[in-house]
Amino acid sequence: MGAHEKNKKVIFISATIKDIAIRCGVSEGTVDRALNGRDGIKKETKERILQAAKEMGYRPNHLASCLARGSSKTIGVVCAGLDNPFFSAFVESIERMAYENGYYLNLILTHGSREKELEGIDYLAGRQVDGLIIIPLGLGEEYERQLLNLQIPIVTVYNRISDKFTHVEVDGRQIMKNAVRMMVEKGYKRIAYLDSGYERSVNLNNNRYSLNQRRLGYIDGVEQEVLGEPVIMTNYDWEPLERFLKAEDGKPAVLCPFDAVAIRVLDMMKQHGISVPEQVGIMGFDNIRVLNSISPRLASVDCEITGLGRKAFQALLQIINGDSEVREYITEYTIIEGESL
Amino acid sequence: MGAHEKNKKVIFISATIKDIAIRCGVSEGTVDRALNGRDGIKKETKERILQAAKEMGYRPNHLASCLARGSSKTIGVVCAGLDNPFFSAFVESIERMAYENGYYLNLILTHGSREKELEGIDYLAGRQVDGLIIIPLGLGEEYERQLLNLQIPIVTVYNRISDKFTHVEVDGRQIMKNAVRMMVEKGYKRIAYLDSGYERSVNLNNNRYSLNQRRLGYIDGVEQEVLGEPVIMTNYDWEPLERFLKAEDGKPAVLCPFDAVAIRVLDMMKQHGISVPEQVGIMGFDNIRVLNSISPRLASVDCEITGLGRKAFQALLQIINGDSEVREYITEYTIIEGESL
DNA sequence: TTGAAAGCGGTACCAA
DNA sequence: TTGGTACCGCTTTCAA
Repeated sequence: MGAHEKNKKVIFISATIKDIAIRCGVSEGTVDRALNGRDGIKKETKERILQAAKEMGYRPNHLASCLARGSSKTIGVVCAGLDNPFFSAFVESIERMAYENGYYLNLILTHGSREKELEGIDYLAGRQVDGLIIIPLGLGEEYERQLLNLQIPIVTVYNRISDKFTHVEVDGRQIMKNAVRMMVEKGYKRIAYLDSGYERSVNLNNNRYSLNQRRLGYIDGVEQEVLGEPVIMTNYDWEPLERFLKAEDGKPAVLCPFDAVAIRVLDMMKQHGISVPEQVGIMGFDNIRVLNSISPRLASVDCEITGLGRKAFQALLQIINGDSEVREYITEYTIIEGESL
Repeated sequence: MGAHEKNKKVIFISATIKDIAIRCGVSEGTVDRALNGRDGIKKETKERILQAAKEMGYRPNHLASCLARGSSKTIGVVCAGLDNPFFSAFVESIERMAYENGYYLNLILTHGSREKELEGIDYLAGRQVDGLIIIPLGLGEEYERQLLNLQIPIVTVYNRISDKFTHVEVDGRQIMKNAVRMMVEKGYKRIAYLDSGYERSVNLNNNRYSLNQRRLGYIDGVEQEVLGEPVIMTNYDWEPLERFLKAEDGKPAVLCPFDAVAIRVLDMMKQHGISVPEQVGIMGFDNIRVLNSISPRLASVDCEITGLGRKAFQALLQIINGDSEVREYITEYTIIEGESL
């Protein structure tokens, strides 16, 4: 223990196992046995060492122990950002699971950039994380190969890459189809879909499996309910939306791939003096918490993000513990009818 | 490179510097020079090594390099949770700064538990993080000593611990005082303060420096504007709130220590058919993004969370780079008048 | 320009 | 029950 000279700056370093060993007149191995509760050590020796460790303010160096053991008890989480409450709830639930299981989190935010995603993943692999939970932006064979090369347990969430990776999602396609049916049952005759974010995703050539599934579900629903041609908008322009509303051939509604879009649509309606749900129905997806504070209460789909995060972590843990089977999990959901339909 | 036997499980391990050295018939030191752009190496040798590294799929082991260098290029971030959009925006801005400066993030969520906070900090110290950014729950001499013992650069945010730590905050006291003045100028005669979360914080004996400052600012303001006794409520009971509203001796308003409270109050008003701002004014704090989607647009205080995160990171970097001066930073803010006053 | 070797702090195995 | 020691993969210094 003590002050080491380094670059002319004095840096204090915590006591090491060797320091303790010297002070107690035992070997490093013995100190290790005491500190880490391994057996084959006399009670008194152990107590003496523990006491010394405490006095010297010993703090284990995880880097060193990880290096020696080849496992870091850390998992890497990669997602786009935390601004979307869905992501933050997701990360939070994983953090909680990890903590409960003695793991820690290394978080990488990609801000929608595939390049940063790969860099981040590479970095995490280099940090010897025991596993990776990714909401992937990337896709394609090259990307798949890169991930596979890592030789690290990986669980993908939401955006599926291929059947080579254990995957967790909600069945967006089925859900959207059901949503359309429900809306029709509630009397809506025309349903538009506002697929905001889709174009950007296409431009960046990002993985949009999940977006696609939801969109396909909408199309499935429209077909099944014989509503005519799907009406898909991709931005917040008021004109086309207004045209759609004014068409006067049956009660209209707008279905959205996630809540942020629905909130924005609701706001547009308010600004143009269109009342919800009297003049138009709106439905979102994810049931983010803030919906509880907005009137009218938006219809949405509760995917139990916490459960989804838990599932993802459990699946990862299973792989880490040696299960080499690739599995796909579909998590539960509940449709929230709210007051906007 | 290759497969090592370990616990009867075959684990593939990426090529190491030694593997490359052997394959190229050079020493490990030379490989290091090539890989890390150090000088004193012939161009051809370098190219040959780089080529081999690529072919062998070399991926540096950060743990090992951190251990050897004694620095991890990682900073630890400790905060309560991500459910509050304020926190998630804060973490996100730090992540961004970190990334731009070649650092990575180790995130610990405390979920309001002081115990978990200490555990987390200890863990991060053990991971040899280069520095810590904390929104502390802890307080007191014992806690201060524990942090100091870490001998790690630390920046506290929002909740101040003592003058021993570099600290970043917005001046909640001054801001709240100004807010009260502004409200009075807008014609409000009676202003209540809904200090939700305060009692819980007292019970857990958590650091509530920031909450206190805001509350004190409110009291300062009430005194300065001669509004009589401060009216402080600590939960969402409707009765006392209703009594306050009905007192009929001047236009009432409710000031809240953060937006989540203001949103909730707005919702209560809506449910009881009280119109905002006609019958009561409401003001929050933090200007979280979702306010843009809620009507009426709540008055709030924009603390530029991003700037706050940036400042915190810069301050930390300065300490990491050897500045031993303790500094305190007050960041900018803007009062958003919104439509709720 | 390169090689050799001694660390970094812990872990794990074998011998005593 | 203990000690001794060879790693883990990378960095750094000193010599050649």
